[in-house]
Amino acid sequence: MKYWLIKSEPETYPFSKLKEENQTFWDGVRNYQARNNLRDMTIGDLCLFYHSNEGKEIVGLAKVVREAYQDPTTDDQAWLVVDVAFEKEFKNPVSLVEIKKVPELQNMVLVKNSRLSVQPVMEEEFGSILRLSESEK
DNA sequence: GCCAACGTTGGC
DNA sequence: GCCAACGTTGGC
Repeated sequence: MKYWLIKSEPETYPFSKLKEENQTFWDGVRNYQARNNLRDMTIGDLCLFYHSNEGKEIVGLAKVVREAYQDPTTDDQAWLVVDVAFEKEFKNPVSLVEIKKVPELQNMVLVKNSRLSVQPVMEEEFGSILRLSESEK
């Protein structure tokens, strides 16, 4: 089982919409590094759902339910999507500001390369984020 | 709204 | 194949 972080601007596709629809295909990735990460996802992998620009916080979890296939929104063979399903909404969203205060999370791709829209997450990092999401502020 | 960081494009 | 110029993303 692998862990990931996927980013979306709330204006484009907020987590609340995933909750409402229960499942969606993750389209719009137009970056090779991000594409490669999509390709490496397997069914059952968990993704931290991050709101960029507005919010700047991890708001919940999504689960990979279909592995990479041709992006239906383009004919360009280069691009892929995966299907993800709503998994869990965090009781307490974990903000970027909080993450930056945690020493063991300084190596997260989110901190190091904030522009990458689909990124791998270490198991320990994933665990730390979950713990933060459960602790009261 | 600004700008740093990163990725892509295209001239040479 | 190098690198300058440009475009985009996203934190601040």
